[in-house]
Amino acid sequence: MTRLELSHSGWMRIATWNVNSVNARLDLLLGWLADVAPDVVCLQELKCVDEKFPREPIEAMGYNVETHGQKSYNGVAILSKFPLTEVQRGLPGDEDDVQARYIEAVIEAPLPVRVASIYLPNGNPVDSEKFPYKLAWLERLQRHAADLLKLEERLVLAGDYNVILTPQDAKTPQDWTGDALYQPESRAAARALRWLGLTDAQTAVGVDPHAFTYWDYFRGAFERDNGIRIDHLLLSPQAADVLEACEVCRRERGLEKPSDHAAVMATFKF
DNA sequence: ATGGTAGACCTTCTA
Repeated sequence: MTRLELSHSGWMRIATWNVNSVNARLDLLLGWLADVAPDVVCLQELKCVDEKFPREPIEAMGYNVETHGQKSYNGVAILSKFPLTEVQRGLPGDEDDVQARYIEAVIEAPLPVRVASIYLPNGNPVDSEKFPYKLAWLERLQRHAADLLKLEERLVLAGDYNVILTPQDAKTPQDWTGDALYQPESRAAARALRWLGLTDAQTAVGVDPHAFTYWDYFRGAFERDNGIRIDHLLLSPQAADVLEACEVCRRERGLEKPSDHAAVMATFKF
């Protein structure tokens, strides 16, 4: 049986969440997992090495866990109620890249799907070496995405893309002039990735296609909804075919000790 | 127009 054939009918939910330190966010994360119970969760900005990832309490909630951690910065993981196979750590294309920003696995579920958890480089300040690193990383991601699309599987590339694609994806786009997230080069590279044939789940079926996913910690940004939309689930045609819904989990952003990002969750029906 | 907050961690970097 190939990955496209289905032996059951039902639904599956896949979420992405930049938690800004998984240990600082553990109580919030566990509460959200208990309330929402997504089948698959892509986490970004773990800010810890694999040995310090809070594996036990998450496994106790019925999740399989695969991590790609790093001391202090970055770090990504995939949690899944179903077995994970073909785990790949690191984005192909640069042997010298030591930053932990990419992990990929196949979810062996009734609706099989290949999932990647992505933490794209921020790239600020623009006049530093961080900006060309961001652009090179986007190019590498595009090359790898092109390879994955050739498999013609259900594919979900989920994560913090750190790019404000259009003016509608920011409350005050003028404030982002000169920022790496809104540079023409960043936006062009992010568009090129999508032109491969990837569908943004939120834009496709979201209740609000431009609902924000990130708000600054300061100046009461969340209370004024002064946010940006930078967290996405990008779908192959085979995954878009079964997409049913997509929502932003805003509630946790308003609780005690929140991440600066909200989770985004897509529902697939089959 | 600048500085505001948060997290990891060794005093400053990253976001």
